[in-house]
Amino acid sequence: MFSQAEENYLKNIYSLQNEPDTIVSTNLLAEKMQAKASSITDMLKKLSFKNLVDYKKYQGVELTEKGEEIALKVIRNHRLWECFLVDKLQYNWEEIHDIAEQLEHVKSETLINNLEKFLNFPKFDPHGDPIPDKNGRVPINNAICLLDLKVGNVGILNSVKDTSESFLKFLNKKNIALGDRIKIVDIEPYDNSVHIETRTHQLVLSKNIAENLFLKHFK
Amino acid sequence: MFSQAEENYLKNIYSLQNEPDTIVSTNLLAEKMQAKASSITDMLKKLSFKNLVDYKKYQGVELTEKGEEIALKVIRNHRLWECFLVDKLQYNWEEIHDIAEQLEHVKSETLINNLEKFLNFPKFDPHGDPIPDKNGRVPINNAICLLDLKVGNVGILNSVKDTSESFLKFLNKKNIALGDRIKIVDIEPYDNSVHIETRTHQLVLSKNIAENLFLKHFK
DNA sequence: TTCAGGATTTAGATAAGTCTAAATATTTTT
DNA sequence: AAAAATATTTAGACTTATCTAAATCCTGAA
Repeated sequence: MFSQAEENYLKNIYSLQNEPDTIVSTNLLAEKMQAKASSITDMLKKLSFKNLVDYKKYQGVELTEKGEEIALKVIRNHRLWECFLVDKLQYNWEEIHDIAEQLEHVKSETLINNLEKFLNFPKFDPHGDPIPDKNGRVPINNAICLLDLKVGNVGILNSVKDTSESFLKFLNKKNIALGDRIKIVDIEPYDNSVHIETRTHQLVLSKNIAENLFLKHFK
Repeated sequence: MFSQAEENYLKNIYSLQNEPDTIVSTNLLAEKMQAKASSITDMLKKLSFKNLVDYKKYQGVELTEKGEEIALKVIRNHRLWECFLVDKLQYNWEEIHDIAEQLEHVKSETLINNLEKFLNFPKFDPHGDPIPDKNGRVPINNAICLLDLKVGNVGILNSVKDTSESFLKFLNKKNIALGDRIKIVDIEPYDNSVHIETRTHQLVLSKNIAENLFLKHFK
């Protein structure tokens, strides 16, 4: 068994190493985990000793097969619990992150599979993120980032990358939700801001916002 | 907020101090918590400093009002999660203790109240134990221990005190479940063993077993 | 009423996970 | 290619919760 701290490191390394063109450096992980670089170094040594990561001093870190397996289990737990909180306990999508961060570490041979069955085997969580199956296979969704679309493209909002309360509250305020039809009206090359149109309104999104939104079925 | 360790101490002190004629001594707690007496002393000092317990060296410990409030919250969490596991995820009553021990420590302002609503405000958990409400009020059930009944008494099995997997598996094997009608056929004064009869069979229970069974509606 | 044995506490150690500050390695700039 | 800036690691400290071993307190039996 692994500690919550270890599981959190693996989860965060997984998330970073799946960003395009990213090598997971000490400082990058430190920023993501809101911890000091020295703490990161210590833990990487420990995870390396346990063969959960490949780590060479000064050269960044990568998950081993075993490490990725564990990371995927934690992510699976997290996302299934998020489904539970929204589908069964009527939470909104911006309220669930912190609770799921705790629930994801509950240890049991059977619990998460029973929960998955109870929820009817959902494939995506309330933020549109794919839920790994019990063998660690991750559904693909082919969603494309708003930033990578062209003027005139139209699609359905499929998922959000940032799942923090503050970002999701911003989307709520702007009346943007998963499933909304979105059209790219204009792109401002100067600052990469994107002018969009939904069924009900138009608005301009900064690059910072746009890079966290992913569309599907665009044309 | 309190650590899991602190919550576990408060929960166990609560449970012991509600046994009749029991003062909660260091060694008693140590045995209950499977820890060394010196560890108990350390933690009692800490809890005392935080005004969660009244503790004077060599004289045992009692919860303060604040300490009891927290203990009851943890117990409420534990028992509601047990209901969830049995009612929604189809677990058996002997499988849920360890999972609930983890879930009971999840911190959230809203989670447990939403769960309680989802479960339709159950008053008792799958072992027949009362679930404190959000204000810490504990339903009473007036069940009486098998050991305190007389030959000829009849009642319905209402709750079990020992909720360990091994004890519950024993009851399963003997075909005894909550709700069963039980009649006291004979009591052996020599060893306090109790001869009982259910609708389907008769058997003899040692004192050790009998003291963990509680009946209701006896006559 | 003393003293032996049991109960409890103290002292000091350990492990996990974090931090600060200092040292060292790497990368970038000139 | 040396100096400056940045990134990373090391060293040492701290906190929480635990332990072992030794010291101390309490109580009941002689």
